Amino acid sequence: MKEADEVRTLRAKLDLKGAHLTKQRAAVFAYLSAVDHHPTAEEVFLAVKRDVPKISLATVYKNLEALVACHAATKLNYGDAAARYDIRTSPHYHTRCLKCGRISDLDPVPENELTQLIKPPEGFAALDYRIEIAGYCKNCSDQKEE
Amino acid sequence: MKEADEVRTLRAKLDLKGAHLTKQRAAVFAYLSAVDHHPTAEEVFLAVKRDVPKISLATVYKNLEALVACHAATKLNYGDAAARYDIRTSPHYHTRCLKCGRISDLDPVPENELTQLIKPPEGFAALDYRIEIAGYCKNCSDQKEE
DNA sequence: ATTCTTGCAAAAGATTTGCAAACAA
DNA sequence: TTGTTTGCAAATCTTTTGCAAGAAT
Repeated sequence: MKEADEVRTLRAKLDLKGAHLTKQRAAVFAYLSAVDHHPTAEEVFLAVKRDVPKISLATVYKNLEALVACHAATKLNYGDAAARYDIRTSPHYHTRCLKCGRISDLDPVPENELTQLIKPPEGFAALDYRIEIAGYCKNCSDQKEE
Repeated sequence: MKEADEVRTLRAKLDLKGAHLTKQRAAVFAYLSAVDHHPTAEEVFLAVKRDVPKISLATVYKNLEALVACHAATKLNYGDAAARYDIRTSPHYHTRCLKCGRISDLDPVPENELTQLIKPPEGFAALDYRIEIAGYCKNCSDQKEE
């Protein structure tokens, strides 16, 4: 999908919630689309500030939540203190490095095999499987702490 | 295992780290053992205060971390803002209710089938699989939000 | 006796909120 | 024009920390 299409899709998703597409919101979305990992709000803030110097951290938070609300992004609360945001909204899973904190994508897992192996108890209405493998990423594997 | 044995086991685990077994620590451990879900530090604090009225929230946090450090409990960061603590230390997985926030245990998943289905990328040193099914628990399924 | 723990208050980090001015539809 | 968003500062929530007094080994 070329960039113009992505923006059109985003605008449509926002429209459904009566939300506007501002310069700040577009910049947050663009950064989330550009990076290959899943940054914290702080990281997004620092990066986006290069394009929109006057943007505030509160605005970044509000925009990240707006993207989540219109299903243009996903919030990842697994793991450490600061939440992370992910531009992908289709089901997929993550690795998390215990040393550097980086969250990356896992190779796809067949949906049906997964739900067959892992079943919720009677009466629990499952909406979302969340899977994370914690460990040491390639870069950190060498210098890992005790 | 009867209660005296549990305390003996706990004491042994603490000893390995040079940690003491105080009245407060025992109460935190006892509460964690007694409940069938996985409470936040705040919940533990409120509950334990009934037995140890002068206990402080900071002490509860310190004790929960001490239990995690000596492998007498596990910390669950999946999901919402406040971490939750789990007396079980062997690998197992959870359900999380999106309405009431309750974290409960999932039926066991065969370890080998799991690692065969879900594999980390080349070079990633996997230490811990974390799996959560988010959805609505039996109690909340009826009155669930839009 | 020595080391660890408690409880308090203050600090820190992440996130949210209230509000008037600015912007998008 | 109307409703949404921005940026700021203050507030909130969870968790951590420093420290003197008290408890466990």
